[in-house]
Amino acid sequence: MGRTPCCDKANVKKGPWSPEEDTKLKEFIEKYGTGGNWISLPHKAGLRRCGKSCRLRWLNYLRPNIKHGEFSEEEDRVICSLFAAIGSRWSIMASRLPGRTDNDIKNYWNTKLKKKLLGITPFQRKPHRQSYHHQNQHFSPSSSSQGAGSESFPITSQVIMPRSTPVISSDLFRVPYHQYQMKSCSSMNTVSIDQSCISSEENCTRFSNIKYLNYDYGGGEEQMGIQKESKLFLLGGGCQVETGLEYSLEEIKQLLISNSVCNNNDHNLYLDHLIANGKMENSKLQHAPDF
DNA sequence: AAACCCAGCAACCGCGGCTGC
DNA sequence: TGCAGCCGCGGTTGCTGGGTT
Repeated sequence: MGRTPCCDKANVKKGPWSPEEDTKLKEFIEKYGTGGNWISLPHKAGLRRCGKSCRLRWLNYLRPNIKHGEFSEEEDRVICSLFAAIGSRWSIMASRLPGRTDNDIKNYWNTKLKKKLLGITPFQRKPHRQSYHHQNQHFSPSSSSQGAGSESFPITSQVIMPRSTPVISSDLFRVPYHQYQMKSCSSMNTVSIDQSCISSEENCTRFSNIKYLNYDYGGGEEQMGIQKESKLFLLGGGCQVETGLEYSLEEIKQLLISNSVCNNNDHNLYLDHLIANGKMENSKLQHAPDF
């Protein structure tokens, strides 16, 4: 038994897209839209491609206003902050970075940003490599332009849910660390926050309890950039939780390190570390009951 | 000049969730 | 209530090009 394939794999082309295919797909979508059905789209557009492949190509490359190229420092900050707050939720991050795709962010994180933060660099492995010099400028503690000690990333939530840990159960209820609760402003009922509750506003309709957890950048402002002054999380019911949290570069590093070298039991160590350092009030953070 | 190494990135794959029947 | 189809997400793979030996 298995899932039925989404397309006839024998008859679909795989691999890199040709300019002709790109043109066909782009013109078709611009003319007719996706019609809400990616599966039938390639056939209608005259493409021998899987619908998923078309969707990916459109979303990651052909769609208008896609931004390619270097990430700015501001974007770095946003990504780091969000990673510390919500883990590897690339699509949410993408919704916070106009013009960037989840794939882009994911690749950027995996190939560059993570290494910057951890200080794992080609330089260390291969001293002759010069390219590293470049990369290291942004985040190296020795970088004079950045004021290493004071470098910090604003984190906008007290809910910490690193999802991209090596040993992560998909069943949140079995992993105490992955679910914490926040006191609702309007009542004494606790509001469970699990991964399904965090979303961009675009996706908010998917959730029923807490519709969405949204960053507030302070009134209709450009999505880019998490403001240090405005560290709020909005709950769907209009509840605002002010966190006042700000994680240092070191703490984000710690998170990365603990994620990459420890098993999931150790995630609590990071949390404990934050609590111990007064970054997170214990009283505001309650473990969800184990199920 | 050739071989090798490695980083970057596009694309694929499988799974979970949602929706309609 | 169960099933099938589809969408979207995140992890992984594999190709490519640039740098190094």
